[in-house]
Amino acid sequence: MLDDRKLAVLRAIVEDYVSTNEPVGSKALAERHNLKVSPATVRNDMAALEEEGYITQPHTSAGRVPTDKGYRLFVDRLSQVKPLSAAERRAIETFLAGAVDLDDVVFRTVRLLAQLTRQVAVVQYPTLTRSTVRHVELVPLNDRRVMLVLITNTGRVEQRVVELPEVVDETRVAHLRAVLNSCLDGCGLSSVPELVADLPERLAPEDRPAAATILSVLLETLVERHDEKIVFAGAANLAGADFTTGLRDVLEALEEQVVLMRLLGETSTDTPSALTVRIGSENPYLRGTSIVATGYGSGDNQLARLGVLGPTRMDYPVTMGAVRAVARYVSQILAAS
Amino acid sequence: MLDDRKLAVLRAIVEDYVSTNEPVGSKALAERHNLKVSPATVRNDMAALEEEGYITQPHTSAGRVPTDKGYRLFVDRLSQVKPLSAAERRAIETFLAGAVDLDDVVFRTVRLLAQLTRQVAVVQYPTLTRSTVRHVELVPLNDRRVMLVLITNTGRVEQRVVELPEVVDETRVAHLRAVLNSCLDGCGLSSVPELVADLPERLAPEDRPAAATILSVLLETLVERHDEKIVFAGAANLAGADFTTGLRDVLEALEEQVVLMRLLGETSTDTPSALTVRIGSENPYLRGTSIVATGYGSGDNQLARLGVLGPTRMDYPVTMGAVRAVARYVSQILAAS
DNA sequence: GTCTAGCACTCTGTGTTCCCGAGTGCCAAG
DNA sequence: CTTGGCACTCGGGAACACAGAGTGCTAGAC
Repeated sequence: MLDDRKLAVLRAIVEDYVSTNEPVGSKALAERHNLKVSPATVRNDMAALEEEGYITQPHTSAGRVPTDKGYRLFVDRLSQVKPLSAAERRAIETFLAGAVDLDDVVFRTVRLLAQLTRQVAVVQYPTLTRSTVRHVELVPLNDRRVMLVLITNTGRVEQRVVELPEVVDETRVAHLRAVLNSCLDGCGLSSVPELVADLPERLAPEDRPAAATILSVLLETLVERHDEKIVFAGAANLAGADFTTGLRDVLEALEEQVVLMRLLGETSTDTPSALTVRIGSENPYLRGTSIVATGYGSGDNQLARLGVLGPTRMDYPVTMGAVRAVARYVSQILAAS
Repeated sequence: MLDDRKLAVLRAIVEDYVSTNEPVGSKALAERHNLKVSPATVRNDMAALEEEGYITQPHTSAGRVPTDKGYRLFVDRLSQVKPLSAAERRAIETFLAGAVDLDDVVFRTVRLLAQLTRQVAVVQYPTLTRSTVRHVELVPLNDRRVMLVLITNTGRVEQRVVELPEVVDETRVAHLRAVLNSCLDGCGLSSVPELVADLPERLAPEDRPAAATILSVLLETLVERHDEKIVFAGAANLAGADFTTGLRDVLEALEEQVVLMRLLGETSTDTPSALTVRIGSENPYLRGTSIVATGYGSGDNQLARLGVLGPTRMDYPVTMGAVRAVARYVSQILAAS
């Protein structure tokens, strides 16, 4: 049904429409891409493509525009990811290498991705549940309060103030710290709950009330942060683009952690390191937008996801190239630290 | 030159224009606000106000619109801050009280302020330089690396990985930690640099190389973070409003920490707890916007600033009320923790 | 059978004109 | 000083025409 020339026509339509933002007609197509056929032939092919639902015309006497289905075919079969230039790769490397801590890595990554793609970039913080405990620290604040600081192997730090049920002195705190660390050090965070359950038995009776309080806070921290933090950048890039769904909705979704989470999460597949693309209506929440995302993290240890969000009419090959490259570099940086 | 009635006319123009977003004419004015004079009289007053530069007309045959100077007079002399309703105050209180740590306080505050004012809210993180060291923690990562964690009395945590010039064992680290803490505990962060300068003398010679590295990182952390982090929320509220300067510029400024910093910082006066308002062109960076800001923090210990940014045409009394109230509550919360 | 050229048709977007109405400034009278 | 009256201005919307791009269809060429 769709011979090679028809596919070439579809590809040409997508490319032209992406670059000009105007419905593309048969004449311009036949000229600009050397298809070696006349506009009339192109028109016949276009009619066929429209019949199949790959393109559509906004008005009777206008050119054609790709549909979501058309973009899908383009992404799947007609395009290949465009690698970044050497200069761009070097810029990424040096920019990310300058990061001083995890927050900074995430911040730089999201800014970088936004600038590179000229879209809105979204980065999820590395998942706690897949990381392991590197250290638990208890800092006495006064005689009934300690600050609990949890440090993970990804360099992440979580902190909570814990109100103790009884007065504890410095030595008791030091003792608790030692016990906690010996039990938890190196554990995956997901296995902490079980450990916590039988931890009290190993403690001296007088330690138990304080320990129980601390452990419950620790658990709470883990559970609560399970739905991970997510950041975005590049909202200014939305200013030019026009969304069918309205700019306001997009901005609202960006600030709503939960929605953003879903948008990024839904793209997750069984091979998390693969690039996933959701186009327009394929997207459950924000219909008018497309999302290009991928997991990051070294090898089999996938930490979280990152990607960009933009109008359906975006340059997929370039965007995919940038997302993939940034994911690789940030994985590398995180593995090294 | 400006008698009471002219001021009343100006106030009426501002109020009407803010609520309708349309140039307001003499007839409508005379009717809606019971000025007890005829439209013709109002016209004379308007002519005088325009002569003085308080109002202007977009086109020859249109109504009047306040100028920046007009808004300024309105804010300074014609309006009074509108307090929040009891329900709103309760909502603020319960929402902020639920925060679990400093990040959460800031995050909730900025979201709250955005929702309350239907503008873009901006909150600066509490300033490090005004807080004091509560604890310095060194966590061994491997034999040449430690994580430096700095905890302040405001509950803020800063972290850095430090690469040491030599191999250090656990006991050495513990020793360094003890020394650092005894020196720095309770110090204002601004006085740290001097302390750091003569600290090496108090150390055993074998500690000096490692200590020097750690201290330099500590200093770096303080200096670098001196220009503070700043967050915003409510960008979706910009979608409706129209800015003379273009939506894109505003979004860009919001993501540019430095610019945002300046915008908020420039509003700072000798009495930081006072509400400051910068209207349109008074604002050095983003001309088309107004900023309502205030300091927060308990009493004389001002921690940082927060505020909202919106179109010049905003409801100043309501916005000012919201900013003031939120600043008070967040100060309260921070003082308690 | 597939491609091409020609032709009539259908739109949208743009430029023009026209007119209404809101709003103003000014003047003379109360 | 205030007010009613009046002529004037100008923006914005409606009606209209028109050019141009693009299409679908059909008949002929390879």
